[in-house]
Amino acid sequence: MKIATFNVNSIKARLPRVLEWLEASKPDVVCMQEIKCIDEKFPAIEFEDMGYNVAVHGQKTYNGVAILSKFPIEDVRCGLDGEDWPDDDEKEDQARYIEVFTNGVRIGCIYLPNGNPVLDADQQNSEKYEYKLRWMDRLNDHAAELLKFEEKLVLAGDYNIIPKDEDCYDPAAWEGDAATLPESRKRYRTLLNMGFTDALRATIPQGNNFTFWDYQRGSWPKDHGIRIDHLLLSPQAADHLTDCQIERDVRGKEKASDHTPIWIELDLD
DNA sequence: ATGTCGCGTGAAACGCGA
Repeated sequence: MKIATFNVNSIKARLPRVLEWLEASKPDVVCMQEIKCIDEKFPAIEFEDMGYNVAVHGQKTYNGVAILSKFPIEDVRCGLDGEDWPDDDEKEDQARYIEVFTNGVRIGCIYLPNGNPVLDADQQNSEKYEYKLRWMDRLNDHAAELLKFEEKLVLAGDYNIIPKDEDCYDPAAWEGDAATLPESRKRYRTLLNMGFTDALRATIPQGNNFTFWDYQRGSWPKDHGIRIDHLLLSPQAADHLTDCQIERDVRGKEKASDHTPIWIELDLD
């Protein structure tokens, strides 16, 4: 069972690239982030024509997540417990989490808040950074609850976390970024400490294995990338892990997303 | 280089988010 995650940076702008990638890579399940459209505008028919079932948690302009699966989809869940904006009920909740059960595997699709800029004008932690930390606490609470089921569980997506310095081309360039600060890295490590396996590091223990290259500053031709897209596996899922690959070539296409897909293979036979 | 994308607004160029 091949499970991929891909931050597409607008499914409307990316549809031809995504369809050709699906034809070539043939994942059984896809976790998609930053679809940037409401449910009604998601091109479900194009994916259904390729044999996928579709679950969408969309939002206009920003965010939005979806899961495609060649297998029947059950138990769709949208959003995490807890409030996005505990002090302000005027603000709209952000569509950053969708979860399904498919082919015996529970799969959560994550678009974790970016959190930059970290500081506001008064040099205090910004609302965006505080939101990121709060969202990670809510994710960790949910992950802990899911682990109790002792199922095959995969939490895949754009975590906006660079786990270690070796996961970026130049640690100095990312110092002070919300993806590397101790408070956010600590919350990511909490997931590992509760028993999740980082699939990439389980198969390729060290080295530069980037999944994102900024559109700016010629980051792609210079290979100035970072590793922020992760697949985390429960012990029951990790027992079946046979491979994990980053599809670098997708980033080099015309009209590419700034992220590239990463996938795992689970041997369930 | 504040360097590039994509979105929505509103009908072009700008502000926002990443």
